[in-house]
Amino acid sequence: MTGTDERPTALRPTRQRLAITAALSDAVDFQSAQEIHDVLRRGNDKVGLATVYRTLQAMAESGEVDVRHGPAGEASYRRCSASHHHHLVCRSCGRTVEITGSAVEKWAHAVADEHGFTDVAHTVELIGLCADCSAAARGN
Amino acid sequence: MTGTDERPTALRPTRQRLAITAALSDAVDFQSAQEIHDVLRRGNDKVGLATVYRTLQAMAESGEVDVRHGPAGEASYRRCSASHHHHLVCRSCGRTVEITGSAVEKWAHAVADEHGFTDVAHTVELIGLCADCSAAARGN
DNA sequence: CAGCGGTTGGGAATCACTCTCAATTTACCG
DNA sequence: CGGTAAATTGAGAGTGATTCCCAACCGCTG
Repeated sequence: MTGTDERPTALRPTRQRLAITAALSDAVDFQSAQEIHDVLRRGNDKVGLATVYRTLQAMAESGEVDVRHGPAGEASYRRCSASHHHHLVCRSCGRTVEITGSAVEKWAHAVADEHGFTDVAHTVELIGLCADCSAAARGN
Repeated sequence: MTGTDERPTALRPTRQRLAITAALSDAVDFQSAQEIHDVLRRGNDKVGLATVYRTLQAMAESGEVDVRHGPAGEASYRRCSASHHHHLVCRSCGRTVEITGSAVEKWAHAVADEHGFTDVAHTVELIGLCADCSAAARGN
């Protein structure tokens, strides 16, 4: 209790932590925590499942990764720019496009303001059929 | 296979089904499947948990109810107007406001179009602190 | 009324995730 | 450079939600 340091965020760059970050950088698509754990297991770095979850959660909170919740309740993570953005996902092939839209941001703020809400965050997800899949579906 | 009726939706209005609908109509807020099951149990209608899940899922697909996924992966259901809309939720007290915004709808369509996507649906959720909770938090 | 099929329900099974706690690792001090 | 305290790890049990299985059931139709 010497009070030399009272920083609440004391995350250490351990080997496990780095391995998870690497695994995330490797993949382009969303991966579930379990998948990441699996990949890590196959590699040289043995990381506990609990650690994967912990790390992923921390990264999600600090905005380093995106989180998406599937219908079954399983969370998928994906490394992305720290800047705020949304996704356009193809419901057939899973292709994902990162999009930004200041229009929505403004709208969200306006609506929140109108109802007296403060400190508002928002989630937007667009789901449809990409050009290729649309064509395939039509031909079918 | 007499071809007298080929409607794919052959849902029978059974007592269980009606009970679930009633329970949904009763509540104003989101309820988890388990909560609904619990309420039904307390009442006169004994309904199996599996049935509740099945029915809720069917209703969600037909758009009769809204589904929301909590961080723990538990789905919450709420009866709502069939018309498309979104929610503004207080992260502290859970208060929910139903909102509509043609601005977002247009934006979503524009963005989807721009990327060649078709048949696009979208999900928008605003999470913040309602007026009351904001005040409380400030005073704290 | 009889028969057919959609429907039900209890409980086991599955799945994703969290918790606990001792052992290990890391950062930092002298 | 070695020591110490605190952060971190990991294995497995525990939790909670949801699905599966399958035989009994019930509403609808003839």
